[in-house]
Amino acid sequence: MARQYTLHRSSQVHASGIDYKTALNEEQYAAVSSPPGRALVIAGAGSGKTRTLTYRVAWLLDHQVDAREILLLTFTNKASREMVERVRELVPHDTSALWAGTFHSIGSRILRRHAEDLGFTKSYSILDRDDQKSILNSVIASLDIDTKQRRFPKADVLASIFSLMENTGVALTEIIASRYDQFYDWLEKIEEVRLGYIAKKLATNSMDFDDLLVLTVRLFEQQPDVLQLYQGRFKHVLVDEYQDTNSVQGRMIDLLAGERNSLMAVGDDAQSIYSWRGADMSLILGFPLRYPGSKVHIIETNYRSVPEILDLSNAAISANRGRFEKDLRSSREAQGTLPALVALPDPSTQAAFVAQRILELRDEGIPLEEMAVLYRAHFQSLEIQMELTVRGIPFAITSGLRFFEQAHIKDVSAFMRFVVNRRDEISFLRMVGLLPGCGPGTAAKLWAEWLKSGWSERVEVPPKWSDLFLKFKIPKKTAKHWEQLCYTLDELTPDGALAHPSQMIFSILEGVYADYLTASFDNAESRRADIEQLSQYGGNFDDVLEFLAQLSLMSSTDGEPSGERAAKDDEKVTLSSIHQAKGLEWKAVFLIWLVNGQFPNGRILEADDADMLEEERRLFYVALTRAKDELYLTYPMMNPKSYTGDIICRPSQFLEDFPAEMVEEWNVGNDDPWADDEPF
DNA sequence: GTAGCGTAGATTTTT
DNA sequence: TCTACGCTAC
Repeated sequence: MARQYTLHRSSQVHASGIDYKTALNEEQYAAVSSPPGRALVIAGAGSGKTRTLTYRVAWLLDHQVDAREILLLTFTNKASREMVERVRELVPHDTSALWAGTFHSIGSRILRRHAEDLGFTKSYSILDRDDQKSILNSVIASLDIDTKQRRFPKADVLASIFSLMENTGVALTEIIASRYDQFYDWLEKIEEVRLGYIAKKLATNSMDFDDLLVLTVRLFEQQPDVLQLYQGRFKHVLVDEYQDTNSVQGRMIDLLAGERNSLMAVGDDAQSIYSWRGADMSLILGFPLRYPGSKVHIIETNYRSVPEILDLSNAAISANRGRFEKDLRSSREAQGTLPALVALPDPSTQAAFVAQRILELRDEGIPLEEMAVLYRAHFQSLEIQMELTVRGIPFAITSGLRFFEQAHIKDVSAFMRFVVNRRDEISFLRMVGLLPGCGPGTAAKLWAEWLKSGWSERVEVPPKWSDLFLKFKIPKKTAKHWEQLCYTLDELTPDGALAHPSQMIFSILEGVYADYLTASFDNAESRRADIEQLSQYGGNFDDVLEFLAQLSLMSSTDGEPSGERAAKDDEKVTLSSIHQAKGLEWKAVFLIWLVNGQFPNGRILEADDADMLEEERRLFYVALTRAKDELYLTYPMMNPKSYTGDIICRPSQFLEDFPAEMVEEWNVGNDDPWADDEPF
């Protein structure tokens, strides 16, 4: 009898040795192996989006694409770091010539090389929100606006308005009319401030975050030869989180892709949650139209969540209208237990429930780092933090406080920024303002004297700072400290050259800043430790420009130096806002404060805007899809400390978007007669 | 002009 | 809870 035998042809062997067909599912493989051209990959939650993108890079390298021809654009620094790391693990190729980073960091890299074409120098400073506010305040002051009679928008609000304008390309009038109606009468003055702000940025050789995108696009549009340079190099452009790109970023991608280059955009329209920052979903929804002949790949197999959780997520998002139809299927077995819906009397009981359940789950074998508590806004985590602290449960929180935005970090970098960019007024004022007896008035006078010296504009290496500065008029009280400052600055530029970043930080700390710390803060010690850590981090850089750019573009949540770093090995529960939880996953997830006015957010309910509510629902969807095995939806029935006076809470309307049978309602009893008492 | 103090006001999400 | 601002005393 003849024996039936099938011969399997060995898959093609690549330099990396990866067998793509085995490593990927069919949907993923189709995207990864797609021929050069335009492709949109719609990758649902938990479907291996990062895997697809990293394997695509590996695939390209395996198919004779030079690493330097690849550009990988991501939304966060963390994402880009992780992807590059994974590619490195995957392939033997040298990937150092590959460009990977956020839109902002890639923009700054390009602008650094061509700054002169736009009226800047390559040592331009990058402004964060705080710096923007200082500039705006000084512009407002110089414009002689009567802010007493009618309320003029605060610098913070103005920054948001201008930013929205830049990122969406919508005219100022329209933005004011639609979102800041109460300032409509100020329109002309606001425009004046805006022009003043732009002028000031140019004068001080500084760019804000938006400029990094806007000016890159302008550079490309005004200088075809520059555009050609980059189009010619980046034959393969890959974009992560495409659903969160805004119109400027979209334009930047279009320009880089040009007529010929390959473009692969990966995203999930259902997870677009950054429209408040200008993200424009129509970019991903309209991709097939904007790139005729493009291929759309849909990846619908979810490897993360059990079917019970995935079904709930699918049901929750289906209330939204503007989206690609897709049907996420779980690859996992049904568990038989449903997500829990837990109503609790008040916020502190909610916290108690979460804490207790965390301990029980740990006893059941789920480690703490596989659990997360998610919420709409950071302040909603307060009771949880207290409760976890009381019970001694360790937790890690990615709070709003960012390492690089803390005052002492910014103080130190002001010194560096000034010696690098001698037109940086903000940094100068900040630096001299640290000296005792030197307030805004004296600082401004010193700046004027500095401008008069002419050295701020001259390109050649300055002589010793001390030679220049010691001639300035200084109040008696400040004289000694001023002298000390001068010698410190001399140390930053030995022989006219820029010192090494960590050396600079050390000089600043020892020269002037240590005294200031002890005099100004009761936690001077820990701040000092932060600065020492910063100095250590500076060791990774030779170039001060590069170091300062990194500082400005990075947030602490990216996992770089943060005070708690040492204790990282400890097992910890994660507390996170939903926005920051995007892309992450845990075995057990608690989603708290599911109350109308909290989530969905009150302002959004007030605005009564269907699109905004849909985005809020996508946020809800993102939260649900973080959970692998266990999901707890909780809400308090009363909120005695409510600012709005709504003491009785209405459960979130999102809970009505799915049938009640998809969750199991838990009735939480109380066996502690003292539980209702206020803590002491 | 500066520094220290008290009060009012506000609390979404981040490169 | 924290921060931004205005007032007052040096």
